[in-house]
Amino acid sequence: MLKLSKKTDYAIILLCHLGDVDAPVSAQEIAGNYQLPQPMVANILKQLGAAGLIQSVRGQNGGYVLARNAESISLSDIISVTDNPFNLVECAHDEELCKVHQCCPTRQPLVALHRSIQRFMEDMTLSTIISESYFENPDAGRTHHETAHIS
Amino acid sequence: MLKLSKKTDYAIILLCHLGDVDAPVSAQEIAGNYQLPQPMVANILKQLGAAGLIQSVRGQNGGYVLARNAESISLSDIISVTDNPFNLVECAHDEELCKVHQCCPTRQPLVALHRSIQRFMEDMTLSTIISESYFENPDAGRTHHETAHIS
DNA sequence: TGAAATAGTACCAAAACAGTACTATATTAT
DNA sequence: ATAATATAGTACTGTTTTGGTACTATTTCA
Repeated sequence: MLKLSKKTDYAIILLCHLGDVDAPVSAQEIAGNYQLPQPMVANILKQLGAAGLIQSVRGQNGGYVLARNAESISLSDIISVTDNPFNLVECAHDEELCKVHQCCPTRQPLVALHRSIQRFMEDMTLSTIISESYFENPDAGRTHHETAHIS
Repeated sequence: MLKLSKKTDYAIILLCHLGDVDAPVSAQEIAGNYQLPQPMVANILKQLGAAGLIQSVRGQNGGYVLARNAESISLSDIISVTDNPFNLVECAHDEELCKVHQCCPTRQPLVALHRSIQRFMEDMTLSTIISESYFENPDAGRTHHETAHIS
């Protein structure tokens, strides 16, 4: 249906929060802060930790911090953890059924769209997301970042 | 999961076929030609017909033809028929939960991505898809169309 | 030693997807 | 006329994905 999963949606929120704080933040704290289901937040943080995007601090007063700086974490990195590997259409790398007849009409244009989205997601870093997130007014927050990769 | 449904995938194939032929083409004919499940093809054609993208010719020797020329049918038109209305994230037009706290970090960047994809799909016409579909070799088929809207 | 936190799974209900089936109606060829 | 072929409309179903929960174990600090 061409939409992001809630997991991805939440993951971005969590990472943005971690990107703003230095001390470890617990799952409970974030869940309460954004009114998200606590067990889900905990699960997503576990996954992000396992993927190496964030580091965990166990024990009391523990929590999570970013494992790298926000500039080096891309939207693509996040999505590849919380969603399945990005494939606009399966046959994009399959080519089985397609080759039966002359040529599958969908391949070329959809692969182009796929690459366009992929590139956008790779160029969109967590730091960009954070810096843009503080402007409620669309005009107030407009920087060179926002339109950098929109054709 | 950020992927297109099979229905959309098939719809593009069907429309490309119709764009290449003048006489009405039946669901059976297309299904056989591309080895797609016949009932599904029939259903999708019905939907495309109801949406006004194609015209139906009933009775023996009947089938479907494009209702407008291929230049005026966009990928966005197709997807809006075969997928739910395109929404990268629900809250893109909701803003309820988001406003509880300062500002939802996801809105700005995801809306930007949304618009980028939307624009690509609006600019990508069926005629472009058809003209690109006949080149198996990525280099051979490269025209100004292919990279027109990739940032 | 107990409270608070992560680690690792395993589980479940609801929704979406992919595909099928059935009845009715229209058109054409014979 | 009527049989064949086609669309029209709609309802149904099994499977997968999604969104969310639960439970046990382990680590750390007060």
